[in-house]
Amino acid sequence: MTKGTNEGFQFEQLDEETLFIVSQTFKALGDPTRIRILYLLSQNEHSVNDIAEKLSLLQSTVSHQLRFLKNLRLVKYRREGTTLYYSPDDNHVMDVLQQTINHAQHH
Amino acid sequence: MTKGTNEGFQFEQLDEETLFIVSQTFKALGDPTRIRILYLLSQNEHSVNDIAEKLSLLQSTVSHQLRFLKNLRLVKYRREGTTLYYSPDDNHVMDVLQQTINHAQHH
DNA sequence: TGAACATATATACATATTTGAATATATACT
DNA sequence: AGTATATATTCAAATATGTATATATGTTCA
Repeated sequence: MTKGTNEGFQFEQLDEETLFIVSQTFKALGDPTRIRILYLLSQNEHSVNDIAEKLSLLQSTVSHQLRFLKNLRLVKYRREGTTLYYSPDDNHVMDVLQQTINHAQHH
Repeated sequence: MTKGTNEGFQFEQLDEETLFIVSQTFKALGDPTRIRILYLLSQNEHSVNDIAEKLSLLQSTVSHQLRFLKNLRLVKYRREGTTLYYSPDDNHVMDVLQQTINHAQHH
């Protein structure tokens, strides 16, 4: 609560940190390229080049977006030689994505 | 399917329309101002001026964002004289928002 | 060590988004 | 009609975002 005195019912306000996390999370899901990447990863782990090939994107673009997703801990990777295999790292967000895809598809 | 011949397992691709709807939906939730508005509306219907006051926003800003949300059918309104009372109009999206807020708050 | 490969980063640029100020529209009331 | 109130719209400015090109970093293996 930011105000010292309240009269009657007081609406709950979202604190700054929650607001930031939530908006960042949705921002991550608010771009078609990142959705395609996450959706692909939801089916199987993929290397950066694999993603670029399958989705017809530049390697640079994929790497860029993966960094974005990695910063939010939405994806993780394991290394095998020079290759990085990316996979989802946040079940809740993947659930939300899948739910919303289903919702959109069933009109 | 973009390629003519496939070997082995084929990943499902998201069709353009689904991709558009899903990304638009998340884009709507990807802005702190719109989250605050939706969160306020989730607790009770509010007029434009009420929203502006409670969230310390300009009337113009609120109206802009409400139009955005209205276009996506995330909010609706009822009129009472010259006053428009806005409220949520998409249970699924409100669920997703609430879920993600909870998730963010519980660390 | 150096070549080959996979990934990451930097820069630049175009586009999209958000906000704010001013103005317009709509409704109610006298 | 005119006035007051609530909301919407228009337009400009600042900011954020996404992508392409080029370059750099890092890893493996001969």
